[in-house]
Amino acid sequence: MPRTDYSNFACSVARSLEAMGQWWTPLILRDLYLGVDTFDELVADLGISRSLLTRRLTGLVEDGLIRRETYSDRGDRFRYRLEPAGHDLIPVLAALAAWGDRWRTPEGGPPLLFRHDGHECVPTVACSTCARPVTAETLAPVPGPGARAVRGTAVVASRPLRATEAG
Amino acid sequence: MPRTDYSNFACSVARSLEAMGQWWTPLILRDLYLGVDTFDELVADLGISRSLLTRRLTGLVEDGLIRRETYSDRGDRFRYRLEPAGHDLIPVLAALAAWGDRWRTPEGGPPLLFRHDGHECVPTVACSTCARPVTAETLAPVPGPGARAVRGTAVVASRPLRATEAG
DNA sequence: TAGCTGAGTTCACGTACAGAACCCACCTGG
DNA sequence: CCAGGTGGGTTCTGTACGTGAACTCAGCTA
Repeated sequence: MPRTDYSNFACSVARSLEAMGQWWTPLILRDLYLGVDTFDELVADLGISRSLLTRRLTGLVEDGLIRRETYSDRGDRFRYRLEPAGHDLIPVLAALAAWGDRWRTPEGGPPLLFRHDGHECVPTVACSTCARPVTAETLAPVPGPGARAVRGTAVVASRPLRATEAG
Repeated sequence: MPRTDYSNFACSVARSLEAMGQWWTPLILRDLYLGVDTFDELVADLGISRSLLTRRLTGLVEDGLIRRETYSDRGDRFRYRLEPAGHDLIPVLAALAAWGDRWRTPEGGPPLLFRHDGHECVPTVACSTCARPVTAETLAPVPGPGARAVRGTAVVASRPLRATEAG
């Protein structure tokens, strides 16, 4: 019995996790973003086992998050680069890192900081319309057009959501 | 050889994943946020095995992301509620869901939408200083005070980051 | 020609996950 | 008072997944 496949869940969190929710995958994407992009560099930086790294990289390529690129005309040397879908995941990982900095603060402070257009930047989740930060309290989930009574949104489709109350 | 423990990585993504990166955990937090908060409701909505749900819930309680609360004065009936750290993770999961809506659009459209202060809202990662959305290109990673030459930031501590270049 | 580097593959071992069955306390109906 | 239902688990049994070490192989390099 393999790990439950999320791809038929009517839940966009689940569908995202199907692409990047396995152990190591977010760290691999982070490293590619930072420029650690060859096989042996990834093994050295992460300490991931070589066999598992192979599986993760081929999976990410199949899923369209990254591509494998040949460098060094005269040999079979490869580097892995982010495709647009993988690129678009980086801000989410940055927001996740910010959560880690707040709630799991490492000794000595954050290992990595961000700048944006010349100023300091804490990646924060905000509203696309009014640009103000959103929190669990100010966000109100409502059923969307794809809500169905299957795993993942059974409850969304069938009963009033509780999250709009106090919390 | 258990799954590699991320908690000593000098990487805030890794430290976050140590708390919520296991299979099912983000979906459990999502469901608690939506009000699916008792053991049997979680089993019914997610289709997770009961034994694994037990482990996940006790792990989340130990990690301080949720708490177990008794309801119904006259019996051992429990519901699980988000603690502040878990609460603070919801916007990140919402941003992840928005990624899924963009790149893994389910049939029929998004199963869940968000409203914020009366208007439609796509949870977007933005800069805490200037409030503009950030992308992988506009975000520049720089070593922070906690950067060390261990798993996770070896490269950050020891060589120039590539991500500030073209991308 | 021996060694190094990059990029994997193979293998043995142990853990984690899935699914089903089982357990137990409390309540409810007859 | 006993059967059945509900909530909240635990136990059990396979299988898949992750780890780490050893091995392969091609193309340099000294």
